Amino acid sequence: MTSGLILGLHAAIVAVTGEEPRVLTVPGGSGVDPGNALPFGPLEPDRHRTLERGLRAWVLEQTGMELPYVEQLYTFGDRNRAVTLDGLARVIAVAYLALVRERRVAKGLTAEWQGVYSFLPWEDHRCGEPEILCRSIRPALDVWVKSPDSLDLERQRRGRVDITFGSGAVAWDSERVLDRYELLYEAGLVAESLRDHRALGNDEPGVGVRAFGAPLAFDHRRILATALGRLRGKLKYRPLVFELLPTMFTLLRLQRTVESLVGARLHKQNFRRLVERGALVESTGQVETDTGGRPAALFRFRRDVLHERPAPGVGLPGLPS
Amino acid sequence: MTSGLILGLHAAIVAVTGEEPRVLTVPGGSGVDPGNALPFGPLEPDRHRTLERGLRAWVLEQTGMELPYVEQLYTFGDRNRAVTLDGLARVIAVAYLALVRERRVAKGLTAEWQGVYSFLPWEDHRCGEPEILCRSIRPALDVWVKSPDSLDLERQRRGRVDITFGSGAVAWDSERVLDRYELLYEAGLVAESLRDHRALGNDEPGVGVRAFGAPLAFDHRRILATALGRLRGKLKYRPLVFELLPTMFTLLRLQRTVESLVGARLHKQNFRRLVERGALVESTGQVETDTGGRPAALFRFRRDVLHERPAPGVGLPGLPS
DNA sequence: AGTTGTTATTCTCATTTCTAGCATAAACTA
DNA sequence: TAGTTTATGCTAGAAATGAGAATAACAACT
Repeated sequence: MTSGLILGLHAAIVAVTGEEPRVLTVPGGSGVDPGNALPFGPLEPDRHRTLERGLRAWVLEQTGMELPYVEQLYTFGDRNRAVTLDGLARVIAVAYLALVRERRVAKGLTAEWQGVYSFLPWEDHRCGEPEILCRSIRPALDVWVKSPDSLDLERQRRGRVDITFGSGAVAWDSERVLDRYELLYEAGLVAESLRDHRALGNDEPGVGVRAFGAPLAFDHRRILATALGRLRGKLKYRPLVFELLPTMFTLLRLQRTVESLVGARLHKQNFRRLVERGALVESTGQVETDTGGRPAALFRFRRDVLHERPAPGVGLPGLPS
Repeated sequence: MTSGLILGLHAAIVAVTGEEPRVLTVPGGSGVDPGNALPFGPLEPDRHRTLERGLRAWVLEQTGMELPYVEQLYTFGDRNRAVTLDGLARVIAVAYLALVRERRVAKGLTAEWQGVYSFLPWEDHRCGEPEILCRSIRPALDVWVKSPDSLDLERQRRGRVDITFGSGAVAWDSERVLDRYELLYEAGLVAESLRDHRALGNDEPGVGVRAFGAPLAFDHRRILATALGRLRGKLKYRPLVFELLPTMFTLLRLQRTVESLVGARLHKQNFRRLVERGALVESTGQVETDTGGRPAALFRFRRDVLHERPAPGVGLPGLPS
């Protein structure tokens, strides 16, 4: 029989409040890894009938949160990534994405909501390209590209940077969240890569190396990046946003929620047309009065669409850069 | 420490020959489960640095096949699905999709190429809705829908059948391969559900129950369904087909290959326009002469596109039903 | 009451991209 | 020359996209 094998269940639980996507974190990984972590726990074969049930059980225990929408993301199993809990056993991580409406965390529990973009600050392009990207990250990547003596490797790296982060010729692709994080990891520009580097007994990296964004324990930031990328992609062809909104909402709020996740502004009129054409929502007679101007009509999600068309979604009209 | 946990690595290796998608199978699962299985083997933590390497190692050993393109599909972990190799340990399955150009299997190895649609015969709609679907499966599903006394449950089942298999109102969605298999499993219309039913010590199901499509060991047919669904979806926005074609091919062959996977016919002129507009291929000066008519021009995949645009793909113009 | 500012909602218009079919030319075989 | 198959052209209509202008409903202030 193969020796120790632990299967960890990890959850990126996402909500949107105040036009800002948030993720639920718990205090660091049992002393080994300080800072924040995503809620997680090992699969207990006797207790958990399915992986998803195991995940729900851990999340409920750690955060008091029930998860209405859960989706499996990816299974990570590299040996050298992620500090193991236990020196001997091999740790496999099954990552999940969960969507909830933000609620206050129950008393006595230490879970906390934090902004997704504090961990991935280069991903928010709602007000144009963020400062940190053009001022710090791009220059740092340029250094990384040029560092080796092999001209071939340099060209290869240049190409990778261009497709993941965009360039004059290539557009920024909002879905490549994981590619970007992996590239930064490889380039030694996130705290986790330094941590893992050290854990493997390698020498210290050169001085002046910068680490962007707040770190997370284990490879939880990789999981968060996977989650955001998947969410951005799926938003376009599945009505997922409504898991994040209250039962009644204005169209502007719907749009702002999508925008916050996609990390880009959208064209208002065209966005509305898409929503209406897809018949995704229906008007409740009510209005929201505290808008400061004309009251906004309140809508609700038409749950029937799930049974009508095969793959309805929101669709993204985009906006000129 | 949690007791026995085994992580199985399973591969759905797909190729297309003669306008027919095929999958590589090996003889049944070590006596427990007769018939065919997908290549698989347990992760050996000491030997395999990553999950994907473990998979490649097992596939190479069992089929002599190197895998140029591999993609993780899903991790299955239900307790009651899939006969365990070992009565005690909990078995988790990580499933992969691999794409190759079909090659003869090396001497001395027992692997074999089999038609994908022999396992999922209801998925091939290239010549209209297949006989087995309208003659046998739909009627059997209608029986399943009506069986219980609860009117509410009946309506619910009707709805599920309609969205997964299509109906007068709802179109057939080629990507819902897994949904369809799962529904058939639940309705007791595939051999595997009877097998698992018995394994759990339940009584025999009623007579006259039919099992559609050839079965596979464990839950390998579920994995195959996941693979086909993912492949059909991804084909539309990523240039995956070229992994299945020789370096030079005619446009018609490209189209036929896509059609065989999607399980539907496509509009020729529009398909070509999409390929050209996407600049996915470039002409080699050469032609294929043995067509029986006018020689067909040979093209090759422009590998540059992977570096140019973020998400190029083939796109499916569709055809009226 | 009238004006100003803010936000919501509806209309309009040109442009581009799909659809789905018809027709025709080109290159070869028998 | 007839038959087969590839390859190209064309087009009318439908649908989707992108961007702008006009209008409606309120709050607050003069």
